[in-house]
Order: sequence, then C-alpha cells, then structure tokens
Amino acid sequence: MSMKEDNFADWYLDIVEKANLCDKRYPIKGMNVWTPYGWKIMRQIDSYIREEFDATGHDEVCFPLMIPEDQFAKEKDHIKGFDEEVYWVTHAGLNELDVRLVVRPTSETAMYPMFSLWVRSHQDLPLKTYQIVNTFRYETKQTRPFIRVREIHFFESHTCHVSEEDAQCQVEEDIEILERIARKICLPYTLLIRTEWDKFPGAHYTVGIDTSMPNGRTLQMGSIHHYRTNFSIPYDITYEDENGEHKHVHQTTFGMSERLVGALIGVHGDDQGLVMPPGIAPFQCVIIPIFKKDNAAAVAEATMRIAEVLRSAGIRVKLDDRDMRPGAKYYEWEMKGVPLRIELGGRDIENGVVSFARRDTGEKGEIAIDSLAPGVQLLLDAISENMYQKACEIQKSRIQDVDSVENLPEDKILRFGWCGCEECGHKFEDTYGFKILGRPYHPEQYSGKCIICGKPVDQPAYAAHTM
RNA sequence: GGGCCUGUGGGCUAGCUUGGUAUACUUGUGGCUUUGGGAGCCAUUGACCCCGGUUCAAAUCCGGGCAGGCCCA
Repeated sequence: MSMKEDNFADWYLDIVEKANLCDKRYPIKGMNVWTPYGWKIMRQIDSYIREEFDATGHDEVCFPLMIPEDQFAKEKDHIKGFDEEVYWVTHAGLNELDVRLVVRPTSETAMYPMFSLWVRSHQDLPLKTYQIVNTFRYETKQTRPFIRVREIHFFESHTCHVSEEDAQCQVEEDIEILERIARKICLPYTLLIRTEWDKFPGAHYTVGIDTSMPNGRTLQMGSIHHYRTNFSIPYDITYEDENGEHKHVHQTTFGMSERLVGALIGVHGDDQGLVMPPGIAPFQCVIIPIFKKDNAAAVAEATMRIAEVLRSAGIRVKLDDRDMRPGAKYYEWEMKGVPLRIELGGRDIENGVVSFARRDTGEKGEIAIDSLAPGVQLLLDAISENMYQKACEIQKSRIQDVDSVENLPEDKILRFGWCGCEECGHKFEDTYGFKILGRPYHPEQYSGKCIICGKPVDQPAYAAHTM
C-alpha cells in the first residue's frame, strides 16, 4: 500500500513541504506564503486561464478589495450565505468606521454597482469581464494548503447578458473553456448541478466542478453560476433595448481557485513526489550535465547549447549546473515533478544523443541530438496524454452505482436515484453522512428509483464525502 | 458545531511522567575533495510558540492565548 492511498493527509503535507510549494509558517491560520516554485505553478495556470478568457472576448479588470457593508448587503440570500465567514474592517487609523467594510469573499457586490453604471444600452452587452485576485473567507474548519485556506488566490469571471438564453450560452462557453483548462492540467472532473440548499447564495443555479482525490473524497475545483436577474434587480443593472424598454441584465459567473493546485498535487502525485502536467509545469524539462574531471568544459558547453535549442523551440527548460552529484539532483527534480529529465555526459556526446527519463512512467531512453526539440515535444505530449488517461480511469473507477442504502461504500462517489425533493435529500445526507453533489449538467442515460422514497427517476444524483 | 492530540535550531527529533548544564540526524555556511541514482572529511552558525501563575529554580507542572494535526456531526 502506498503512502498516498494509505495516508493521504500526511502524504499531501509531505509533498507540499518537500517540493517547497508554500511556506505554512506564516502566523495566521489558513494564510500561507507562496514560495517561488509554488507560485510559478500558480502563475502557469493563471497565464493559461488568461489566455483562454482573453481569446473568448473577456476583459480583465481589477476591483478594490473592500466593499461597504450596505453595498454588500443588498442581495439578501448573498449576505446570509456569507455572513459568518467574512472579514470586517471596522477601524481606520484611530477612528471607528461609520460604514464597516467587508474584505471581499467574492466580488459580485463590489462589481455590480459599477456594472450598473457601465451598462446602459443593449450595445454594451454582453459585458464579459474577469479578474484574478485574492479573496478572504474566515474558515473555521481545519485549513489545508491550497485546499482550504482563508486567503484564496481566486479567478472569477462575471458576465452580463440581454436575456436568460444569452446567459445560458455563456454557461456553455464556460464549460468549453473549462474542458480546455482541464486537459491542460490533465484533470478529469464532473459537472453537477448543485442542490437548492448548496447552491451559491443568490444564484438561480450552480454547477459544481468536482474532481476525485486519492482518499476517495471529492474536491470542488470551481463553479459556474447562472444568476438570472437575482443580482441585477437589487443592484439595478439595466439596459435599454432596441425598443427603448429598460430591462434587467441576466448574469453569470465562473470561479476557480488555487484548489486547482491542490487537485493536481492529489491526482497526479506519487510516493516519489509531485508529477507536473507538462502543460503547466514551470519547468517541462530539466537538463543535468554529467561531468568527468577531463570533460567538464565540453559537457558544460554542450548542455548550454541544448538548453538553448529547446528554449528557442518554446520549451520551458531548467539547466541544473549546480555543483552537486547527479543523483541528488534526480531526487530533487523528481520531488518537484518535472515531467522530463535530460542527462548529457561524455558518453552521450560521443553517441550524438541525450538520455532522458520520464517522470510519469519512469521510462528511460535516448533522443538523437539532431531531432532534440521535436523528440522532446513528442515525449511531453505523450506524458500529458498518459497522465490524463490515467487520471480519467481512476476517476471513473471511483464512481459506483448504488440502488440501496445498505453498505454504502465510504470511499466512492455514489451514483444513485434521488427524486429531487429536499426532504429525501436531507434525509439521505443526514442519515448516511454523504453530501449530495448534485445531478448531472449533461443528462445521462438512467432509470432507477429514489433511494429514499422509491419514486421512479430518469436522472441520477451523485454523492460523496468531500474534502 | 463537538471531541482528542501536539508545539524544542531552517527541517525532523530526544528530554517532559519524577522541575536543576538541551540530544541525535539533517540542512545552511567556509574549506578540501567529488560527479552516469541521495559521496566523504574538517571547521562552523543555529532552538525550548507567546503571556501569566506555582517554585530557590520551568522546555518540563498549572491557566489563558496563538498556531498546527486528527476524528466525529
């Protein structure tokens, strides 16, 4: 039994520590320091997210961190949902503030009063914006790096549309973007419409994006919300249509966070450490020179040359020329999850090759120096594909159909019948300790009976223990 | 929300029951040496979470705080 499956909690913290992804010693619970390697990973993910959202017509913005209390409280469900987990600024200098300030837990209430100024005509729509900022939530539960923190590195897109249908199209576009991001990070996911009691406060509906972790629990990596006019009414976001009528906009949001980092650690890592998906690895390939006393200069020169060849082919390369034994470097870069290691020594130079080792499979081999860049690219693509397939298989194997409440498997995602009523839902959750993740966003082939009341249903529900 | 456990150099850790000079390994730094899977030798820096209490004396006992970890709802 591997450490990863056997004791996920210790394994996870060990990897975070040894790969040096963050420093947990900052003296505020749930607020960790992003150290260089961890931040490089986050930045790679952010860059790709930016690329995707820019390419689909979204504009990046950046709103203030603080929100006046009265502005925050306009949407009643929203304030109720966040009441117990926001940070308050109550003083400034020596004065107590007349209007307290909320430190944003998410930015709807910061943005929407401004949106009401920005949007006047149907020509201003759709309004598609996003920002990547830190948000704050006063978590009272146990915190864990990247997975449950109080200061959250957060992506959020916010859009306004002329109609519910238009907003619905935006949800569809978000799902396409999500698919590309998930491929890049090699993470499988499920899209489930959350229960009424678990949806985002103020939303018309919420689609949860979950992935499965090695301890059998699910981790929500993000969510997509359709707000209808639930926010545009209290925040008065209206436009004038072609006929001169004033109407409320329909809104959506898409949120993702640093949990993507937590997910990729958990899904891809092994007992040797992190395994980074090539798509977002800060270093896709590390080059390690193998010196001998008499060939040091020639080897150093050759490694610099191949590093340059790979770099100019657009590959993110680290040349590790530190004065250490090669074995020590292998262990270190394996821990950090670099997808491909390239070794170059006297023997390789003579043969006109470089030696490589794959992080995902451990496979070793050689690449002819003449076709270095295409050879490396081919390997990176193969690693990415292999990681994705492997993760998908594992995720699939964790979903289990159940048709009775007898002997529910504790470490599986349950697929079962639920009539959809709150009474049966709460009864199921409270009695068996699973959380209902929701019902599929994309309808599935299904016919069964509600596991509680026995009413026939044509769509399944999913439930699991969550991180 | 409820319960349990823990806090000692950068990391990991001994010592705590029974109060009295703080242990090992690792890392860091300087040097010599070495490089196809964690090399070796020498020298050296570096710690009892915070506040209060008990005591001649507290890492050790007591109370509170902060921080970390686990389990249950």
